[in-house]
Amino acid sequence: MTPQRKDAARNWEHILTVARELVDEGTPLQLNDVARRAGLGVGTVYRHFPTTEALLETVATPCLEALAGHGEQALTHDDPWKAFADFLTRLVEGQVTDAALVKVAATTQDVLPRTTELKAQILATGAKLLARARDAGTVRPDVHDDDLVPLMCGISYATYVHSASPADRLTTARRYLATLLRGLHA
Amino acid sequence: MTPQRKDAARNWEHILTVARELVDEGTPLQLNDVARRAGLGVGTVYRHFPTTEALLETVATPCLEALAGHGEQALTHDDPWKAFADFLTRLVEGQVTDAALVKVAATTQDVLPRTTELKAQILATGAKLLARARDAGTVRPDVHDDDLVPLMCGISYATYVHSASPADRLTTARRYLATLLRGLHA
DNA sequence: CCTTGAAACGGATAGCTCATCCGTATGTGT
DNA sequence: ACACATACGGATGAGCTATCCGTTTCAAGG
Repeated sequence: MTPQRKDAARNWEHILTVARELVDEGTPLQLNDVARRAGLGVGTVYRHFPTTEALLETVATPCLEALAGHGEQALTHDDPWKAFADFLTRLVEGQVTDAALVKVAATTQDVLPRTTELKAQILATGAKLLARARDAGTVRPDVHDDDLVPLMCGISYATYVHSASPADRLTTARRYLATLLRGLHA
Repeated sequence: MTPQRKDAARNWEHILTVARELVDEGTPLQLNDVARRAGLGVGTVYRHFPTTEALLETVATPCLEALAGHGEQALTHDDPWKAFADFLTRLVEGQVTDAALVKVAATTQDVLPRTTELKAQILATGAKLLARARDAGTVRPDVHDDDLVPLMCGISYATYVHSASPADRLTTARRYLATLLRGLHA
């Protein structure tokens, strides 16, 4: 994954850092922009990350991994409903905290295999948690696996429409999710 | 609104028709593109509609007017909860049916005064319906006026993430809205 | 019907962003 | 120290947006 030569590795990290900064400050990710900010040539950036999406996905990867981890952990909880609800909470909290995640989540076609893998894993975990909660009779039976991602994206989107500052976003997102969960509960 | 000279009026209509087609087929609205499709010079299109947003808002206006009308009508219904729920249903159905509406709805800053006015009117009606339903004890007290637009946008967004074809979208949107309404109901 | 000025038209083109390509520089193994 | 591979930089072309102005069309008054 990380390139061989030392300067290349250094630049790779540097590009990623700058990209993270840009994403965090809400600036739309543009590779020429990244290059300028990093004090590197455009070519260098494009060699490391052929497209904006590739860079974005790489930026989002650690966060996706964390979410996948939380999912695994949630599966070990006793209360099926709590496990399910907690997992969804983690997902929306991630999305409203990290702008990279939103964009990656809404995309169907991924550029990096790693992203595809992680998203599939998270989805699978969500499906398991949902099935468990449904079998326990705590979730309405008409909720399907395919609904989880859209609903999470919907909550995040609603949150972004509602509030500008990240602090407000967390509060709002939790409120909206609470409403949704009431609607999902049997 | 419509220009004086006959050729200008004809072109104005024609541009709007082409724009409507482009929006309906999901193509991103680009003024040069509109010009080519309409068999007009770029300048002509830009004179009638200085920006993409202006054209988009003009395309969306009839639909916004219809929604505003439905809102007025809903206010006359007896059952406060039904009136509220029906209005929200109209809103999401509009958004998932008409791509122009989604874009216009999510934008905070409008280009045309007419759009600003209509959106304000729709929001005001929504607020009244919400207040009425809340006073009747049918809506949870922690739902605020500011939440209506974000929630509607969220539902639409979730719907677009979930399903590609317009037919599927209507079904999905209704399902998601039903879930949300259960969550909002006291 | 003809004239005339205003209104509208068309499209060449300037400005901008994105992405590539290749000559130059730098790191690494012998 | 040499040579080769690897990586770097930025000039540059492709594509898109939006403007500007010379030309054309309309319609009101003679």
